[in-house]
Amino acid sequence: MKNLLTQRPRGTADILPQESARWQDIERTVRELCRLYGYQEIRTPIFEHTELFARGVGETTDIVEKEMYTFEDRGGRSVTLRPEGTASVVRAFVENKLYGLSDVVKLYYIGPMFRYEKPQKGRLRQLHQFGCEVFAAPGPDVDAEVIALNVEMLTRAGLQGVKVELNSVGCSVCRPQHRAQMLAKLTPLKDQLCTDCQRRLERNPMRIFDCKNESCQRVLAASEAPTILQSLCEDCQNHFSGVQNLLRTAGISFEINSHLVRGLDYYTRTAWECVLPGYSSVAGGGRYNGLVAEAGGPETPGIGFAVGLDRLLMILLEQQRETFVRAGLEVFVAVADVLAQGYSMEILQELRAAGIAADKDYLGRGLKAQLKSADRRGATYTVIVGERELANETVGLKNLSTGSQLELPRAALVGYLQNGGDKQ
RNA sequence: GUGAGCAUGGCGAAGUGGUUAACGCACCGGAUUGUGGAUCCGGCACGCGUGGGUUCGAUUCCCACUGCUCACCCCA
Repeated sequence: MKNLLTQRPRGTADILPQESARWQDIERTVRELCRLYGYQEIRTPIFEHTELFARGVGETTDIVEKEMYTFEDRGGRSVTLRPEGTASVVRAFVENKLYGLSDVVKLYYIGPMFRYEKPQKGRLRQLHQFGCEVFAAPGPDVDAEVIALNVEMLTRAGLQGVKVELNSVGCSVCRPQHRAQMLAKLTPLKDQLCTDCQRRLERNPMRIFDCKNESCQRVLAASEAPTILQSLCEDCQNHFSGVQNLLRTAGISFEINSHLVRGLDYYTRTAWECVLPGYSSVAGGGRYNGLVAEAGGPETPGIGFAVGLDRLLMILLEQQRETFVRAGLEVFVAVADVLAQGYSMEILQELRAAGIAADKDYLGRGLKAQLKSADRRGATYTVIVGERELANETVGLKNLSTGSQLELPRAALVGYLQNGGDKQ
């Protein structure tokens, strides 16, 4: 039945007219919010050199190990469809030397990302994210503001019941120490861990905290390996408590989750996720103080987050919290007689020129069918023109909700509608 | 990558080893010639994902393939 011509690629979605209105609505909301918070949009390419993601996101992450859409272009270069936004923004920040423009740079982006995964509910191969990045601001005040923006964005979109989970994953000073402690405690128990965690132990032991496997968590508890929170250096501790205090001041509620480890390697210090009971996370972010330098720029702190828009829209739909009402057609012009065909065209153009959304029937159907169509389109009024109206230079104007109809001079139509129609 | 479930008209959905594959929604047309939303009447799958097999006969049984969905992993 379905062949390659009539079947979209796996894990992609068509956003049909009814849906696209919801997308536009949410995009409008986030753009306005970013304006209020002083962020400006950046648009980066949808694909980059593979090396950027491999190094930026982290060689040991799931994204890089098995989820990238990588291919060779005709010039033999390896390129990859971006799996997330931060690496590209950092690259653009460095390449365009935005660090020279001002002390702090606040950017946002909206667009598609690609991950080669097995699709399921709320998970696509082409997903859409909205994200923010702030460069060159090291203090906890920025962390708190960015988290506040993250929450505010979800709230404004209409989401209810959002919870913030917060953690600190340390820095280049305390993380190596923590890693060493974990290795010391867990290596003797290695064979009791699941195969995934055995690998994690070698490559990124901290992520064992993230394992959902109960037996691994038992082994972890028995090993008395410290959480990263327990191993933070003094600077990281101060930063973390600063973030918490400012969040409290801002009235943002959160929960400390010492097992929260984000799946991307570049995070330092603050890490958080926005979750809803019953769903996987809708947004997540963190600080990345080493990434800009890693990408070849000057030592510059950074912090950012991303929101999964597909998930957000999906949850909104399930929560039925949307108040968005689509603006429909205002006037449908019905032709009662073929002689009035040209006359109707003139009227249609007049209406549109006056900023009134107007449409007509294109199938040469009877008046009855045209009225039916006007009704289905949700038109407020139907303008009816036929032989009579043509001869008298008038139009019939029918209000579709009240059913009342009157005859107007054609020259009076636009003014009448602009003045509120029969509601005036 | 692992596991499970499902595949019937535009959508939802019944169904049986054998005459014309229910029903609902949507859509189209009609109920006196220029009037919608209600009602009534009529129309709308030569076909039941694809390819094989079993059988006198398969949409219904078996196999393979493909696709979709859900879960795990991980994440947005």
